[in-house]
Amino acid sequence: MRIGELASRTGVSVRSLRYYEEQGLLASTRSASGQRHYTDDEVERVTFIQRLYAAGLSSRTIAEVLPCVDAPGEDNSDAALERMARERDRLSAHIADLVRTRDALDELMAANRAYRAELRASLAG
Amino acid sequence: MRIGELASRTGVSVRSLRYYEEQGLLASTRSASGQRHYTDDEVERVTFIQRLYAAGLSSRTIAEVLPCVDAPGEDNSDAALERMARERDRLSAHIADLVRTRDALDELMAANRAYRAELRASLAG
DNA sequence: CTTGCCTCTGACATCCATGTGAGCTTTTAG
DNA sequence: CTAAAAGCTCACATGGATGTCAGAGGCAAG
Repeated sequence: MRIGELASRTGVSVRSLRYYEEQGLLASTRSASGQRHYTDDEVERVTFIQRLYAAGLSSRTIAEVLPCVDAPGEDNSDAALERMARERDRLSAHIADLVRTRDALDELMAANRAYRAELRASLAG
Repeated sequence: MRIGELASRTGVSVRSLRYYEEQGLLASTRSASGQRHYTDDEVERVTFIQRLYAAGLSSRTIAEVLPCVDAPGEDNSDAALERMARERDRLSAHIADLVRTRDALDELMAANRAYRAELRASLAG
């Protein structure tokens, strides 16, 4: 498929797909006229890349991690696997932090609602 | 306390503290000479602001939400409470997404390790 | 062939929290 | 009193993913 279709299938802009290629995250074969062509597998790859971006990884870090997806168990993915483990832990810590923040928001909202209820009660009483 | 102390207590740069004030997230009283002074409460406030930044809120959004922290139950915090509820849900969805990503990383790492173990076994056998 | 849409490269623009530096004043320590 | 450290304002820089525009070429349908 060409880049436009990959874009619409993944919900990622054409601009971003070219950027991913520039960053070494995504490969494409070129037609004689120079147009990029992709296989169906790239759809999954792009959504995974998006997932990693959403998890706070930078292009550089994603590039370090991806070899371990491409070539599982290869020697040259040793570093990738290690990096992935590190990022996994970072992500886990981040999740824990976000959960604490969500809890704080829940408490704040509960406090507000309680305050309001009390206010209404005192007005009614 | 002055801005430097607030900075070192919260781990937030002096620059950022001034920025927070500019964005209406943080107030300070000024000494005769114009220096900012803060109470101990601001420490907690700043760390909460940082927490919200980490949760992906922008300054503008944080500013919309904070009134509900300052004046619980006031009429003018109606919108703030609603906004907070929306952000809370957004955050919750984001957390769920990150958990899925973490799971994906765990699976990938497990697959890699299995692949390696298999490789070693076949070499040994 | 032509019209319209897609793609190409390259470059500049944007957002936003934060860094950084200049030039000047205030505070604090010796 | 003096020098170092800290504060002030203003303004420009940065990074990183993405938007956008320009100019040119590719390709399918009428």
